[in-house]
Amino acid sequence: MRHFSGTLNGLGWDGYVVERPEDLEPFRDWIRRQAESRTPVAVDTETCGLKIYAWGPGFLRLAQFGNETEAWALPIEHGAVYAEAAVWALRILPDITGHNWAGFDALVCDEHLGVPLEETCAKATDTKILAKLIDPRAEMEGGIGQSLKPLSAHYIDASAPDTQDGLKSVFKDLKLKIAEGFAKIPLSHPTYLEYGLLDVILTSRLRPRLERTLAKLGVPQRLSVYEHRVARICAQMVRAGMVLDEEYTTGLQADLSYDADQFAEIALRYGVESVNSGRQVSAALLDMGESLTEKTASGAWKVDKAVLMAIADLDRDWKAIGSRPPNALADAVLRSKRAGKWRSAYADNFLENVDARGRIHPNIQSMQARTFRMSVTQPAVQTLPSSDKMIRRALLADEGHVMISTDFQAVELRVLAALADVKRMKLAIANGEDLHSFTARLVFGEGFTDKDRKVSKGIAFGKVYGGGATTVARQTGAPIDAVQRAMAKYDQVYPEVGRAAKDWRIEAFNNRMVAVSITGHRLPLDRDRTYAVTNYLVQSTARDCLGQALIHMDERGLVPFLRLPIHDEVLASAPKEDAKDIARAISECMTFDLLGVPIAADAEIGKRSWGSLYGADF
DNA sequence: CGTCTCACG
DNA sequence: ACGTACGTGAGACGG
Repeated sequence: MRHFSGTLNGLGWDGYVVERPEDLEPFRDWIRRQAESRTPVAVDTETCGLKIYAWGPGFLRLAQFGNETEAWALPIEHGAVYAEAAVWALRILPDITGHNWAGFDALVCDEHLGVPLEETCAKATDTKILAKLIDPRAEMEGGIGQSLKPLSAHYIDASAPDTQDGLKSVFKDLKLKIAEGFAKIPLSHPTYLEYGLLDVILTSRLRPRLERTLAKLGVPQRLSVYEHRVARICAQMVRAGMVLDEEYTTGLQADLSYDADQFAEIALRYGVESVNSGRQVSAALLDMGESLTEKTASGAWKVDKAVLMAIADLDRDWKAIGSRPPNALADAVLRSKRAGKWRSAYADNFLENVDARGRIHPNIQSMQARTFRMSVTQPAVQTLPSSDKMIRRALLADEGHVMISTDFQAVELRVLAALADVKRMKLAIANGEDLHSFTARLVFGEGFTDKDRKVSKGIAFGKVYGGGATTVARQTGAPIDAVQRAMAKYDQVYPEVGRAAKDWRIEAFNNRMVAVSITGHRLPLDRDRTYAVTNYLVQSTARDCLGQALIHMDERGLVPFLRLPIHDEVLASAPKEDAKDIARAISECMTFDLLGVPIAADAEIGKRSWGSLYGADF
């Protein structure tokens, strides 16, 4: 047995590292005492990296357990006897604490120790969730973030060591890259062990402090319960993952590489060696006699997709417009960049993350954004191209299943109508009208055109985002004066929107620049962008509609069918013969009342691939 | 490592 | 005083 000790904020701590099977006896005694006194015990795992499913056996290296003053580490890597002890401890402890528990460690223990995440999540308190509820901002955004280090420094001891950074410098000394370090550092390394022990001590001490802060701020306990439940449902979706059509993806990878190379070769004829270099592309275009007009923030010529599409005489569907002779370089750059990006960001990423059973497990962060919207990484399947079915075609429902996609109907607008109590909008929703056509009729009159509807839609989003006429005009392509007139009319027609925005800014100002949503989420505003309050409240409440719907689905036993949350949409995989019933049940779970406004959803049943919902045959 | 670009809602 | 488009993840370039 190895012993470590130290002092934090004047309070000492002791850490013990189990080295031999006989060391497990005092470990078990300690766990038993914690269980009997119902003391919360923090649990943490050290692993070979972040790929819980794609790594394979041997991923879990160390498991740590600790209260505020004493910690224990088990060398899982050194034999089944240690893994068995960890499993026993996870099962017997009545109250555990984890930092990002549902987001990581619960999945690790589920996959690599065989302890179901449902079992541990039911008794876990997640300090990352608590911290997020206090202040959702990242460090970059002026908050303290939700990493253990800054939270420890703020709530426990300003001199608490940065265990993550400390480890990284150890990796550097051992001449290991960061990605390799976690897998290759010897389990006996003193810094590795000390920081592993310290993490559970810090997490243990953090929990009561965060809980006290939440109580002081008046954050409702039910909000924390709700977020822990949403996080667990998301973890279940991560564990399920999705089937990857590996054969198709390998072919796709080759096709996209070929396309990227072919078009890069054309670009090279014009002197562009790297199609991703804006500098080279703009220089070559100017050389050809093209005139560029837009500059980037740093003063370089802007050569983004919109600029190049115009020069290449292409419309949104990549079809020739016929308004000018197409520039062959712009065309080649666009096509090479697109193929290259789709290959690396999507096809490569799919294949890098596939597990032994042919599934990918996109990681869902259930409260990532400062508005608590969810995000998905590895791979970022929330952002797959929707204009072309080829990428989504690679992801499949389970064997014998079909894909079901269920979308909320215009959820952000309905949330705005509900939160701001917009009378005419609420009436239109109740009457089942198309909201953008309804607005177009009010703003432009009975004979409104498709173009008018588009402007109305642009204004609707512009209002929610806090945009002005200039931006709406740019986005919709409508003339600025028409947009200005339409926006003025919009304010007359829906006076409650502007009034609510003003009230919300005042409320936030009186609450130390924090807006509070109806569910109790705290939404800090940036001092120079307080207009964003409308967007924050609407986006956050729409996100809570998704969270509420997921809880309804949990109550009805539908979670095993769920695959992904996509902001206003839920993707599911269901047996072909049950698809209709499950699709109906999911829609019902996404149908409820929000402050007198109906929230509703439409389900679409596809074939086996996700791409089938975008026109693919399979 | 900051900036730019591009994919999504 | 006035007006401000919101939120993400990922890859490439270039200093």
